[in-house]
Amino acid sequence: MSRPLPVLSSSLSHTRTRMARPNQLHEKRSELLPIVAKAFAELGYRRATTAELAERCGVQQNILYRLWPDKRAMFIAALGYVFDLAVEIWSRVLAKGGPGTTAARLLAYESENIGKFGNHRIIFAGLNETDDPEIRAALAGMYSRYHRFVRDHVVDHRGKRGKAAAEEADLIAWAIIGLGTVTTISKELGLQDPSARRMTMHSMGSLLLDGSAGTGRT
Amino acid sequence: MSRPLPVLSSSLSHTRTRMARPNQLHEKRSELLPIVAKAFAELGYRRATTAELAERCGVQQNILYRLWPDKRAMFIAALGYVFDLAVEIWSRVLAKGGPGTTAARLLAYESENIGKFGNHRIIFAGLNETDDPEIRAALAGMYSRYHRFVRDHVVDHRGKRGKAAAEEADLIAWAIIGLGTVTTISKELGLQDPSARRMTMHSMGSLLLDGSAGTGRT
DNA sequence: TCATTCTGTGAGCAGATGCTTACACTACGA
DNA sequence: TCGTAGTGTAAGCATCTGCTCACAGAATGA
Repeated sequence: MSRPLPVLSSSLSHTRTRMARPNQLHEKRSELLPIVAKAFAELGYRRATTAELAERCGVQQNILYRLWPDKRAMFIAALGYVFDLAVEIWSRVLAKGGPGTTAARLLAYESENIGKFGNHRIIFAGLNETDDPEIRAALAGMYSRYHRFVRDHVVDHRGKRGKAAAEEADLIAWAIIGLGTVTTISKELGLQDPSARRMTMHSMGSLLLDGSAGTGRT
Repeated sequence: MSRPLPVLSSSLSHTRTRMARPNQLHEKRSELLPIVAKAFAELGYRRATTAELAERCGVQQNILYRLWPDKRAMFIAALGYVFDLAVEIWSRVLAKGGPGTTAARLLAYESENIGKFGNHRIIFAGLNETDDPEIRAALAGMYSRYHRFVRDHVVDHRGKRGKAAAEEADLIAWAIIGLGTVTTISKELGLQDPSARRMTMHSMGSLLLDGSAGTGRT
């Protein structure tokens, strides 16, 4: 808040009398962000020290502070990156096509691949920093978008219209997110063996999606 | 691991030649543990510094280190305390009796009171320290006990016997834990208004409990 | 009472942490 | 080629962090 984001100098520099070397801050940010995100995911917020982040990026801390005003901004950027990446992956999966609704296919994909990239850990890291209003807001925004994404596929899956159906899809989407969360925790802590985990995700996910009006498969 | 737990000196002291003042470490631990747990819950692992813990307890850091060998042990003790407390509260709720199965009543209670004591945050704190084997193990143990608790009530609720029913209850219990988790997060971040949150917990909880083999109510 | 153990106080220490400054170097537009 | 602005390196700083030490006083059994 105290200093302007470095990226602004890029546009401002066009108004200067004499310019040299158009800055590449944006490119550098894009280059380092995945590394930063991975570090936050692996270490959590506090243990991902600026020294550690810099070392992993192969730069001096200094440089990170030219790309982002402070550590918190690095974390928030990483949070957004992880979400965008997940959406991108899901989009690719859905683009490939296959049997069943998109919701069912996403569920099947997550049953196999949940926690694969380890990026979910950054969310747990965020949940530990909810006292910070900006991190809290970033997290809330991310969850809202995530929920909307899931809900839209639930609506499509169920094929019902109307306000009641929409509200129902809303609840189902939250429950599915919860299912994904607990499955992730289960994997993280080794609480279930992989097949049981897949079974939980698939079986309970199907139950939630198809509801009590479902076909009652075992 | 390097030093013996201070509590041992209590029993050892009986073998000494001359003794004075039987130690009250155990009592002190019991007295301070709730305060320590609250601090961890509010601040997370890293931000709950030993200085902060000591101040909240109204003692010097020194004293905490006589009660537990290190900060990690304080955290693990707090983790156990929070779980025991939750079980105690649930037991009281169930002891009061009421309509429906114990599972349904627990669900109804949690719909209203989830996250009430803020103690769940300590679990998120723990999930950020899963690199530490001891914390990881403590967390896994706690989740296992939690799951067993929920599962037993699910079994009772559904009233089915046999291996297949038991396995089904297993999955349902995990899904319900997930539902509780996401509801907690929702409250933490203000993602839903309270009535929507209650609705999610109750409606999706009922769906999971009664399952697709249920009576097919809407 | 006296010796011994427990309890509390306060200061301190080595290392870590977020962030900054100073400065040399490089690339680019004019 | 010259000057400006972007890029990289190295060191440093105030503060914090987990943990320990030395010591005075209190409580208790003998």
